Amino acid sequence: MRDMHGTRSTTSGPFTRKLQGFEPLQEADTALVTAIEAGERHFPGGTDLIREGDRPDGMIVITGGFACRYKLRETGARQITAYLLPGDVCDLDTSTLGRMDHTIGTLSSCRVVRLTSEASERLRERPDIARALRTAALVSDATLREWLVNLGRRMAVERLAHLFCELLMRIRAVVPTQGDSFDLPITQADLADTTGMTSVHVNRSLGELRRTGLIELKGKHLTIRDLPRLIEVAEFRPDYLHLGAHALTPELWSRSASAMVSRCA
Amino acid sequence: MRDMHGTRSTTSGPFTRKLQGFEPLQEADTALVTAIEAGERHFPGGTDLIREGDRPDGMIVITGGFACRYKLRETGARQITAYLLPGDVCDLDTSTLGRMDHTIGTLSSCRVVRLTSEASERLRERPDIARALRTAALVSDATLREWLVNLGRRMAVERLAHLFCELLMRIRAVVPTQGDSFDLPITQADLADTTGMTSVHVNRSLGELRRTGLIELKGKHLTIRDLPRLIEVAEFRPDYLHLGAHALTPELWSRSASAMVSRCA
DNA sequence: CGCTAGATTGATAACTGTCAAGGGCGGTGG
DNA sequence: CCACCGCCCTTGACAGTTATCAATCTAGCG
Repeated sequence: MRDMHGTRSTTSGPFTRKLQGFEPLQEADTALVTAIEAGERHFPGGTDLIREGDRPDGMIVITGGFACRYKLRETGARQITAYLLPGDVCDLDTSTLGRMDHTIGTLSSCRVVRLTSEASERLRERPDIARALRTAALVSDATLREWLVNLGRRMAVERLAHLFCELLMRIRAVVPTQGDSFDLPITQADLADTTGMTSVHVNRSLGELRRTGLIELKGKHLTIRDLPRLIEVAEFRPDYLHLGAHALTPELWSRSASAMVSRCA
Repeated sequence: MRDMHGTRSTTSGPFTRKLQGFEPLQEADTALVTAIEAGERHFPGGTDLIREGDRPDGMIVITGGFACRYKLRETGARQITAYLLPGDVCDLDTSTLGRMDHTIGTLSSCRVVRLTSEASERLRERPDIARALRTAALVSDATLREWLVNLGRRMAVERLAHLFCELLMRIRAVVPTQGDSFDLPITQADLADTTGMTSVHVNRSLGELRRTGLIELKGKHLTIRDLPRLIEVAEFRPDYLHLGAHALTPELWSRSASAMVSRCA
């Protein structure tokens, strides 16, 4: 799992990378987690993996694509309450809670690992992995609170700016990216259901972010043209994500990634 | 802790009651929890118990009054992300996370128990208590998601209606109340910071709820005049709170409470 | 090449915020 | 006991933000 220079190999999957970002893992643990990632299955976008009211158990790991948690109103209005990005894991704690209070579904086509409660139990027997999973859960709580601030106390443009900052940081932490850009395989309607607005208003707000030179978004790829200013607009403080230095300093990533590429070429 | 009729005694505190609502407790556990409640201290309203950036540990239990979690924007805008009502407990998980990402403060004057990490560790050694605490944590997660839906996908009046429904249910679960009413010792500005609106607009929306005969609110006491219709307006589904039958059927409460009173008189 | 989901735009209405002024009520000091 | 003060609630007029409705445009795809 480490190359001849002792650098962390970019061949490890997002789940491995995510956990390592929270807690250094032994070789054995890394092997176990990587083995788990191999069990991924594919689902098209718009698939519900688990529905509100279900009584599933174990856990779900996203290894590719964008998924989300969401709730529907009786009116049909949808509110997305969390993004599940590559490397993200979510417990299906229905052993204690009974039934799901929300649905988990894919936004884009996704690669997903489904673990039985036995398998997730086995994972948690490893102290370091268990600690990493606990941290992941606390971070997703903190993220939820941050989202509440986003919806309650920020304007449309600021909400999108904040979301984009968060996504950039989270994706950088698990996938090598080029500069301040990443694939955003979701629709404007999805963004609307995330930020509590209308797709029309999302469209106009995106237009404003474009016009002011903050972002560029086309063909499901988002490029942040002026990250410092976007962070300023969003009032973004990444602390709540508990990212390691590698995610916060993109240079490290890019450099090691390009080094990888040149080594492989 | 049980009277001669085998009914749960109303003399147990809110924390005891809260945990019992999630998990039946042995006498020994009940005694332990009740003993802990005795260690309460008083704080005036508007006191920050723990500030963003602090590195506290252990946990906090609210035994009286209204407290909350909140975050501030640099503009000074405040977003309340959770209410901490009597019986509510919150972990100060900074053992894993480092520092608080939000502040915990009182809204009204409060009675609070502060537990060291050792004390909370000792609590968690009791399997039933540990399970109850886990459930409580999951419920507060679910509540956070519900709040996100509230801010993202409901109109002002609906937001307040939903909040009032939730508060009624939660308070009923830990304190004997008379009919569909309870003390709401907070200001309209607090409601605004909860629901993502302005205090002015909260005021007008409350007016509408009053005019349509749904509620009555004066002198920090809220009376719900037409609960079925309020639930309808809010589209309130109490499932996420995981309340026992005693909370959902107020009759039980009132009857046992009045029985208590007459016995004591 | 036609189809369809998604993106874009305009006109208008609805909702919510902002600013400013008054009113009520409880607490405190004289 | 009363006057005064401060905090909160209430209200009005107006501005700003966001939703709604409807049409058009675009790009990916069979």
